[in-house]
Amino acid sequence: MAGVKDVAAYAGVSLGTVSNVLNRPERVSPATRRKVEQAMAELGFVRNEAARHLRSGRSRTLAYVMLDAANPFFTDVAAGIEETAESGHFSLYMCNSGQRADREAGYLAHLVEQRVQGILVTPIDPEAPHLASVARRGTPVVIVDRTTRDESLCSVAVDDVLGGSLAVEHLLDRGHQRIAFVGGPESIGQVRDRLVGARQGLAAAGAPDITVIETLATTVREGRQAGERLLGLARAKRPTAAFCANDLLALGLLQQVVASGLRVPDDLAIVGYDDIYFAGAAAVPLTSVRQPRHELGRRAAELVLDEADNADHVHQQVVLLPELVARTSTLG
Amino acid sequence: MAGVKDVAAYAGVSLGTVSNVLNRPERVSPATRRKVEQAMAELGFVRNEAARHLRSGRSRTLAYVMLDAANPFFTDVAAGIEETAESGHFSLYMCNSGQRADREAGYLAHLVEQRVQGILVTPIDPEAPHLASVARRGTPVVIVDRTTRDESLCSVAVDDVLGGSLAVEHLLDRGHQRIAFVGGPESIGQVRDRLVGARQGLAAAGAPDITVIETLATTVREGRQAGERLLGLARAKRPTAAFCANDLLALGLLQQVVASGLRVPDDLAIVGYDDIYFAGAAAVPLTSVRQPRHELGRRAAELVLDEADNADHVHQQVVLLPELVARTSTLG
DNA sequence: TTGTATGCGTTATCAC
DNA sequence: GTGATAACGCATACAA
Repeated sequence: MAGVKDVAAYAGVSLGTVSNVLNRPERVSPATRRKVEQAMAELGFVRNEAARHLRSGRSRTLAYVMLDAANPFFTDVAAGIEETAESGHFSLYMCNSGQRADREAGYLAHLVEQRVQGILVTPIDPEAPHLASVARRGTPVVIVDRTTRDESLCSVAVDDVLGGSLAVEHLLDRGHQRIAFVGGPESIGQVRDRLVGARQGLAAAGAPDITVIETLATTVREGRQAGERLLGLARAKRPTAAFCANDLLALGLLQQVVASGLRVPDDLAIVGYDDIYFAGAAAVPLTSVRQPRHELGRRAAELVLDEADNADHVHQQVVLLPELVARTSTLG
Repeated sequence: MAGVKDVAAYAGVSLGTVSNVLNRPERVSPATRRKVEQAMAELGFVRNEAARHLRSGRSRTLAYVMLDAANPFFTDVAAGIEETAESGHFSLYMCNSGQRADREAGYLAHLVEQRVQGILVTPIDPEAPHLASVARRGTPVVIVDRTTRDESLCSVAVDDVLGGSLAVEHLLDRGHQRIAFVGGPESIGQVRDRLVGARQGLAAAGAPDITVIETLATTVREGRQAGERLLGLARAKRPTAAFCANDLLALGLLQQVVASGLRVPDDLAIVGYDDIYFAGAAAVPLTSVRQPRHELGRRAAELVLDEADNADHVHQQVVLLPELVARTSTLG
């Protein structure tokens, strides 16, 4: 593969001139420049980023290590990151940990070795020490969609407690009093926060406490099973509305309810969380709590870039606000 | 940031020894090895991949330039690629062109400069000359989920004509005779092929021709609009079943049908295409033509790796077979 | 405006 | 088993 040296020889100029054409074209006469460009084209010259980067010390790429590429929520966050990256002339590499700690660690290590400008990550465990240790070794790290107690790291997240209250307040407004919460396990901080918010909303309105249908994961399958349990309750005590910890659960619940011949929202109103694309695309469009996904990504990318080239960067824990999107599943 | 040199100084050994600890640990005595490893830990030493790669000429990463990261179909393909990559100890970088030609070109250029081992790409235009030109410049390229006439490139795709026949045969088996095809624009090769297959299936069975409801894109929104048009037809001539060019269209159609108070499959049976996760998760689980997504990714990754390190690699155009997954939307 | 020389951090080859 | 040294491809400071 042709290098600058080959190009120089082919064009009959010196190596330095070729480099100038590449990096400071204004300093070279139009004639030689054309000659060199011609040579590059004919030889199929491609800059060697490794060498260039070794020399200059820094790369023009950011990376996002996502928790689950199959979850549309994260791809939307990635799109937000990409917007910021692109406007700063950075490329974005996405890596998928797929919820596996070993993969997350592997990618992190690889990216640090690559000396990327910054790493955005939605970690499996936001308190895991290896995150801060990456940052300490010199690669800026920003936690996305999770909070961390570690103040040596920036993070951008959304207020889940508020989101929980919004969901419940909406249901109360629609006249529901017996409300179920579908979600779990409680070891997931976000699930916990959404439930806490829901309870706060109920308490503030003096309504009865929520019925918790705990799930083992936040998946469609678990949503279906929660639906079976919910519909198995005696009619008189069965909740008239369900608030699900995310949209996958809500879609599963919806499926189960429809399969049972009941109607949404007449027999059961449903509120989801995340407002993924498929929430609005469901047969009964789902009311959902929307997180500002693009902004989540954009802010995180801005923080990581700031940390990378602003000497007096201060770490921040940004918290964004969710918003309720009302659709047929609660409005009828 | 500490380099091998610093580690050597700190450990009181020479630079070559540090390198040996890193690359051929068996050649160094346990005692010095521990000393060196200790030094590395204390200094927070991280290999510089750029230098390493410059020296060795090759990197351990693959990249997948995807057409649309928000479409779950492609993230599933990516997961298949990742399986193969991982088992070969490669890292996978995913880039999202988001259907934009400039972004695709930008990522391709960046990746070639990075000298990645191979590039997998689902291109906007599989005949675009820049794809082959990347390959000619020395980075193996494999086209994923598209075919190309260019025989200097490998590709892995799925037989869409067969998929179209499968869908229609299933509907004929269920007793449908008046069938609609929802999809478009016909400029998309895959849409065209699926329609061709559908027509072949009908012709083979001596059934009447298909009613084409052409859409401007393969999105949920367009599916809804197609639904309006379909339901606007006089009852007597209205098709009793619809075959959609992809699942997004099918989900939109389903939404419209349900919103109109009609029932699936009683009033209208629906078959989608791709079998994305949300097809099975829909309120009325969708029958769909499944493409072997993981295998698509795996085979493509295998091809790109073979091209990268097998001197007598021969380019291949692999075509995989789709399969029909029957669910409630046609079975009732 | 163009050419020359040096170094980026690592690996590999060869003496020791 | 260990240490010195050249080379990878490029960018830059400086000399011409």
